[in-house]
Amino acid sequence: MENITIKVLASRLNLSATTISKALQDSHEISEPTKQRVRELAAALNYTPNTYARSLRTRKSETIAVVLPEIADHFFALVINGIEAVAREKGYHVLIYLTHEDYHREKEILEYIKKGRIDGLLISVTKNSTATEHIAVMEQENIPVIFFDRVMEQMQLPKVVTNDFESCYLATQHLLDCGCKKINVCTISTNLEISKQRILGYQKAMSDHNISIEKNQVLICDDDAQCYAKLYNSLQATNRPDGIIAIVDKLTLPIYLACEQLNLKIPEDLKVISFSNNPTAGILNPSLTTVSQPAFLIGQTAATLLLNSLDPKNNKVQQDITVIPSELIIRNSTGY
Amino acid sequence: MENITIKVLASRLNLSATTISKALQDSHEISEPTKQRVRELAAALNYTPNTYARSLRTRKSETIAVVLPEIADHFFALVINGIEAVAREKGYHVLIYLTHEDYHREKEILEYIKKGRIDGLLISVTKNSTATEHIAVMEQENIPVIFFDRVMEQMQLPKVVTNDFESCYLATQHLLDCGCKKINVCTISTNLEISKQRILGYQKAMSDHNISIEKNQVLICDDDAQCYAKLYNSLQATNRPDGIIAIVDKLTLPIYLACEQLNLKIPEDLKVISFSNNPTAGILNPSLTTVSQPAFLIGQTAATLLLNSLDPKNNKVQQDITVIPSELIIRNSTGY
DNA sequence: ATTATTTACGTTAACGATAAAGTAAATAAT
DNA sequence: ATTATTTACTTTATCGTTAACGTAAATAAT
Repeated sequence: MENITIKVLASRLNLSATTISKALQDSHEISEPTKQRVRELAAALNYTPNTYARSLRTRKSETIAVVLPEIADHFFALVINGIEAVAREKGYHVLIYLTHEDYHREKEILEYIKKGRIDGLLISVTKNSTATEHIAVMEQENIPVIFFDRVMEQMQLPKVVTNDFESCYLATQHLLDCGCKKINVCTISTNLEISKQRILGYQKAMSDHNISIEKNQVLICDDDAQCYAKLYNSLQATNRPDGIIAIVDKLTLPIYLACEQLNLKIPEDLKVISFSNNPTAGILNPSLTTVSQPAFLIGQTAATLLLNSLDPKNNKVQQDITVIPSELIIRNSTGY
Repeated sequence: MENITIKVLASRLNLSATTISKALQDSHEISEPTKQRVRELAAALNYTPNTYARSLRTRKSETIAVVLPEIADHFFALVINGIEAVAREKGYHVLIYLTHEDYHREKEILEYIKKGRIDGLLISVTKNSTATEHIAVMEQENIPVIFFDRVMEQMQLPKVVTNDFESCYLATQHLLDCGCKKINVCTISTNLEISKQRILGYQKAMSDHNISIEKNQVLICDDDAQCYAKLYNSLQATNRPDGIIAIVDKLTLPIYLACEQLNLKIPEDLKVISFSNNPTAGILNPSLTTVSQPAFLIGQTAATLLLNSLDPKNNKVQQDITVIPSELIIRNSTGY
């Protein structure tokens, strides 16, 4: 079957290729009757422009990339939903790359996509990302970058985040209100800005209540394999906490499992709050009090910012931070 | 900053563009010393080939598309994980498109990507997809298509699925073994092949035990808004079931919520099994017996089949069905 | 010693589109 | 009536790469 290109349309209509191109772009340079004829033939022959030829010429690909640690996590899945919704509406395509928390992989991916393939990048870095050069490279290639959730605060780029400090402050406050005397916090990293902010919020709430914190009350589960054991140990100790905050969703499961194993009752023996967007939070045993992050909105916002910055009409690059607040949803894991 | 193209390398090294191209592709036509020089300069100038120029010429994009109903669903998220893993390993890029169960959108998406943009397509159709033309179009454009999970059985294309019939047979069997007398099944569609197969498995198990099924024992929750109400009604009826099978994960939540509302105890009053990959199944109240689908493996397998079919070395197009079995994981929602 | 083959490149054209610049005819301005 | 402008196109060049074909020199074959 013959490949339908702009040239085929041109020769069939006795017009030049350029005229076809302009007609299909509804250029004012082309008369209405001609546009009609072109559109009709294009439809009849089921013509679709060749993406690559167009992108080569225009240096635009109408494609953005999303680089993020994980997709099998409700938070990130919802973010992608938000991104995809905006992208589709504006006619953009979305490439997905997963880092699986591997900084080296993140670097590789950016190297891999920097040239020509994408018009813009949305990224949530790995918990091990400290260097910034691999992201700076994107700027050199004139590819706008926007951070979401896991940002690199030292980079002067737009960021879309939730109110990490404040929401963890409120979570801690809630545990204290529920009568907790000793609250631990459990994180996957001390490097990530979101972790730092959430831990700071926790610390501030504690100090505002004149409660001192020991070092080991911030439990660092940066190694998946040892995470359960660490939690188990901290919960079986004689000086175990009576409240715990998991600053990411994936820590919920080991906490619940450890409690079951240790015969600790939630919320009687231990009150639990997780940063989580998992819809099953409400039917856990017991139902889980969560800090619910505006994941969809974060995705939508980040994508909108990016696509706006790609639109030549509004080229004002905003380097500011957009903060979208999280919501504390109180359920049974922190009392009744 | 000057754009580093193959021509720049050529002029700096006093070679032709073609030689550079061949050298970078490690062609046997180029001498080793020349290759060295080319590679060194390319590295020094941080040269990356322009994707679009290359794709235009070679008619390959090293990009595949994944079209699926939803991403905020652990099953699909894991499938994507599997796909992405294989794609990265083989140097392919992955575009994601979400249909949100909208057939019209699915059609639009395929129209949108059919020309040149992708080398192959992995698709899991919406619950409303019955027409096949939009997928047949892909074949006309010589884009290989592979179905995963939600297949169109009437199309002669490779499919990767789990053992839907059998696993639902076994789930039903398990409920019967646990003493259930009246088992309902709850589905999101009667159109989807996976639904049909699962329901058939259920029906076969029932008839093998000489238990007749009334029509309303197959509950069709094809409308999200009415799903909860439908489930609630069926569970409050005097002739309510004592066992229920949810053939997709998203039905778990309304079932649990309805039981809570109606004060029905799981598993005493109602035994529940869901097709689910949600890791929280183990910490639900009570923990949920699941048919756990090999989601990651399905993704991996589908991607591997697709990428193999794109490799000119093995152009044998396999049109067969690959079946990867699910696993019944017994937990507390079906007894102890 | 002559011809055939291989090696290591180069030249030209093309992938399919669009940008930039050009042009003939029609219309408007003076 | 002459010049300026607008309309509706066309011509040419180019995006960056690679396929197809060409070729001079070196090597091998006869």
